[in-house]
Amino acid sequence: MATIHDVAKLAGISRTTVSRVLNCHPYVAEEKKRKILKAMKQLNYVPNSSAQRLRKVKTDTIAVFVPRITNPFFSHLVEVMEKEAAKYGYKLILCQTHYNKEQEGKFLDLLKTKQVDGVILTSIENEWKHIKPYVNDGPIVICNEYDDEAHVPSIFLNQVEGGYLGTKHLIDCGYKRIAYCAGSERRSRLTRDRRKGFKTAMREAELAVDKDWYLFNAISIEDGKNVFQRIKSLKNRPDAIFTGSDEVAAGLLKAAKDSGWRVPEDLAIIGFDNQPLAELLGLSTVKQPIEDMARHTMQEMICAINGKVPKESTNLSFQLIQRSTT
Amino acid sequence: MATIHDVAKLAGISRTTVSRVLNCHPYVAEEKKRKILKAMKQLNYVPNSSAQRLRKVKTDTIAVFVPRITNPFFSHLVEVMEKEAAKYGYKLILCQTHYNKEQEGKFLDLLKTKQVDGVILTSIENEWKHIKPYVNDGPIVICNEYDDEAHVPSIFLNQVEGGYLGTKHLIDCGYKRIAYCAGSERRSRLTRDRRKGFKTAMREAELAVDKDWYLFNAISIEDGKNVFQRIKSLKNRPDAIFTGSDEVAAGLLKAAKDSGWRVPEDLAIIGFDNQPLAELLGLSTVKQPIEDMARHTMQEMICAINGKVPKESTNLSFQLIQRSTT
DNA sequence: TTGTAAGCGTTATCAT
DNA sequence: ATGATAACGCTTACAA
Repeated sequence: MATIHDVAKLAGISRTTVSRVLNCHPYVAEEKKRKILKAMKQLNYVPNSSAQRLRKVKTDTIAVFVPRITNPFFSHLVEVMEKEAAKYGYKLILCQTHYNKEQEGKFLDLLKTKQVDGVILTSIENEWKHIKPYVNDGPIVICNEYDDEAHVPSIFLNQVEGGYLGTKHLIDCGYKRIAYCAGSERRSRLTRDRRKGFKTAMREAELAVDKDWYLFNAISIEDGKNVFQRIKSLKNRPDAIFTGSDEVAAGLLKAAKDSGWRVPEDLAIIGFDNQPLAELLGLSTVKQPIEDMARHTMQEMICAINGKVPKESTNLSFQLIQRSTT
Repeated sequence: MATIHDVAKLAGISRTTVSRVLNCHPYVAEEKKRKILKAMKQLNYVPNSSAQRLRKVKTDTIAVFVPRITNPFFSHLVEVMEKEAAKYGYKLILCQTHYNKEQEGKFLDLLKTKQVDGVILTSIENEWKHIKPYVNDGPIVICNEYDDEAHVPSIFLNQVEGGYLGTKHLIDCGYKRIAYCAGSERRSRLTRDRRKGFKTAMREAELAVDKDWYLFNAISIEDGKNVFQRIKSLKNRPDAIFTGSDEVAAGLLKAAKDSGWRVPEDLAIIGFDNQPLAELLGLSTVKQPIEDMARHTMQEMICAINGKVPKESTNLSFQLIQRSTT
């Protein structure tokens, strides 16, 4: 493989000048520039990026953390991020945490070992105090999730509002016995806030919530099916259910129909995200502006890498989409 | 940031020996090793990976090319690949070609500039002669797609068989007027082969195919809806349709139901892949062993990186899954 | 406008 | 078993 040295020799010019051409420095005589470019082509030269990284302390690479890329919400986020990153010459390293603290920790070391210029977190597994030390090694930007203690750029949605919007819709449709279903609340402020929105809407409408109507730890389609079984087994059944994801809503819908229930007559269902399957199934849902979030996030990240002081937080809005399940 | 030099100084031992500890060389006295480890901890030392890359000519990074990560088929593939790669200490760079030759070309340069140890192609946009030169820069492994001219490790399914299996199922169900719907055939041998399987099955059953029943360039849910409109507008309508993806089948199914058609009575539909939405919609489909493909591919790649001579091709099998649309 | 030379942090070679 | 030294390929003061 040809090096900058070979190019310099062939062109009869110093390495320095070759490097200048490579980096588009001013003050290079046109004629020499041409000669160098010619030599490069002739030798099929490409700069060795490992050497550039070492010298420039810059990788042009960003790590994106997601739980699992097969979750459509996250794959959509990543799709847009990668596209946006590529626009600015950045590459993306995909890091799947599988909802696991240790995995997340290992991937964070990419920052310390200078393998990436920055890290984007779309989900957070560890407590912030464990993540905090890494901010000294490079910028961390949070997208989708948020943490009060994390004073880093955060692009997120006000989930209180999202929870309120979905619940209010069910209430406006006339449902009075509304169940609430979400993922884990252990670590995530996101789900806690969404529930806060739910409660606010219910309180405003002076509707009571049976404690059996709170259903947690539901993330997948399969979980949605299980949630239906739990509802079916209740003596005091809800007439509508708010779910934290379209997957869960889809599983719930499938199981309900398989059991001969009519939706929304026997049970109204609202999802969250507005994924393609929501449209296919005619699922009412709360739409999140995924593309905007992804784009904003990547822009903040690139600003941060370039040392510009970014805004600490950006807040986007939801949109309600009614279909046939409410 | 502490360097190997700092560690050596603090421990009162040479850089060489520190490096030996780092790389688990034999012949390091236990006592010195302890001292070094202690110094590392004390300084919070981590090796600079850029320097290691330059010196070792090894990145521990693999690029994976997909058209778009939001396509569930590809995100599933990538999910398993990333997991498998992480097991062996490799990172994945996500490269979305967006079905674009130039994009693919740009990403291939990652190999030439030594940013990755190898490239996995799950779709191929350029002709092989344009890709071939890159094999000198590092291993290329093909997954899912295949190309007769590409003599590199290829992990794929015999799509002739897949096309045959799905079509035969429709025939066995008693359908006689079967349409065929697929993505672009321009560049991809995959879709050409699948159609070959379709034709074989039809010929064996002595069934004729109206030329209006061949529908191409369908990839997305939206495309599936359009395909339905085209079918609806035909005078000579099919009674069943073979589609090249669950997305297309899903769109078709949705549009058909929205138009008041009964499935499978008015039109039988079979998809391809067995994605989660196939189960949700009760879609019959031809299942591809995605996880096996992904795992095999990553293993072949890691072998290739380590200089082991890999098999040229690996061939896996399909499975038919009947649900309620046939 | 150009070139010389030092150095980025690591590891491999060769002595000892 | 350990250490001195020379690379790896590039960029950047500094000097000219």
